Amino acid sequence: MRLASIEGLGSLTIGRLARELGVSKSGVFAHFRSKERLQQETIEAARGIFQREVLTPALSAPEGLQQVEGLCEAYLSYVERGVFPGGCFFAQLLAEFDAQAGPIHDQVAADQRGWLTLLADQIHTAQRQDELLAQMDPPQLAFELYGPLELSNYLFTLNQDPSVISRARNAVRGIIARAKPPRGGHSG
Amino acid sequence: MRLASIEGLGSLTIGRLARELGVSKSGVFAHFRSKERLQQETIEAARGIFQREVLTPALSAPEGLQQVEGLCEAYLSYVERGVFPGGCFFAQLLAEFDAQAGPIHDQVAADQRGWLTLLADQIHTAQRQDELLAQMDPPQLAFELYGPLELSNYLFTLNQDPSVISRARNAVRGIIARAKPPRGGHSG
DNA sequence: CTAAAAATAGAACGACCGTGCTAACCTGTC
DNA sequence: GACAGGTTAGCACGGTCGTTCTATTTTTAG
Repeated sequence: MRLASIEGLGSLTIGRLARELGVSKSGVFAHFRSKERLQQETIEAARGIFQREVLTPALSAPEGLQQVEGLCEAYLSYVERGVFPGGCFFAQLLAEFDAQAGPIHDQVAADQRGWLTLLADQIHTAQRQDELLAQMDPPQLAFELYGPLELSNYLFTLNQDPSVISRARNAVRGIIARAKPPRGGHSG
Repeated sequence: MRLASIEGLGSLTIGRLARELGVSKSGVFAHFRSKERLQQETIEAARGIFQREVLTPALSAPEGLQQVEGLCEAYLSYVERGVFPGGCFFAQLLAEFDAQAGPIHDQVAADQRGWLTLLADQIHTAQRQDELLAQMDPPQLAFELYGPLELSNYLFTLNQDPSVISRARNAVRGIIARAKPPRGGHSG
């Protein structure tokens, strides 16, 4: 996972992994029986990490607005902490396989749909709970929240500059603030 | 450039290019004299395309707000038209080399800095011309505009779904609208 | 028309790739 | 103590990689 997040899943080869681990190619090969399975199982493992580091913490918050904020903050924290040394594993996968037809492309597409749907669903719930304006379009709002998250992942990985995480937090806060219904006091 | 935008610059090899072109490896090699030069000159060529397709059209607009809008729209149009079949060449480069030290990483970092600086400078100019609120932080605003651009590039390449371009246009429009000073009439 | 230059091809080298064999080991259970 | 299952190693095969050589062809210049 570490290697794939840095150099791409295409660079995760049996020979390369064997060298990295200091074992023979056969030793690695016997565990996965093909390069495709090695890559597939690596994706599976990364999915587990993402679940543990992002989804589970965020989904423990109450549904609605708090979960929307929780998902954004959990993602930013996961990027900031450098859970994968090459940045978000699935952002890497998205950029690597967005234009390459095949099973991995389809999985990436499904993952992205799932992530955006999760955000949109929680936005919809927040609207029903009067935490967000009903006039906002949930998929549009989900897209707008996802933008700074994804961008900060690439830029943070590029420069190790923690200020881009702050910029993303500002952006997310602003988007949510403007989608909130006005509450009694002075407008802002 | 086409091959690199789809499969990554790492997949742009002398042998692969020779096979793709139906010529011998030596034939390709003689033109570039090394794999690194092939990749370097490919980046140079892509820079020319980006200049022609995005920067030049956008920079023909008057400085300030119109150029900010022009840069965003030019980028979205460039993604939408599929100038590179694998999506924006430099977004591909960013994701591929963000975690790999070396000369390409440094060029990518400089390019990103340049792009964000260009946006921030035009935002600053727009502020001086009272087209945008002076209280906004130009680098923060540039980051917020860049988010939907970058995200739409990856998602459009992934799904060929033109609706993500619309979402990005909506996002950009909203960000700019909220950064504008109120003008006489009814607010909205 | 000729001579220099550029482009292309072909073969070879060592390195790495995935994969299939065979053989050794290590760790259990009966 | 034997026997099975899982783990590792070593070797070989055909393929691709970048690169270096040597020809050969095509283009250009004078």
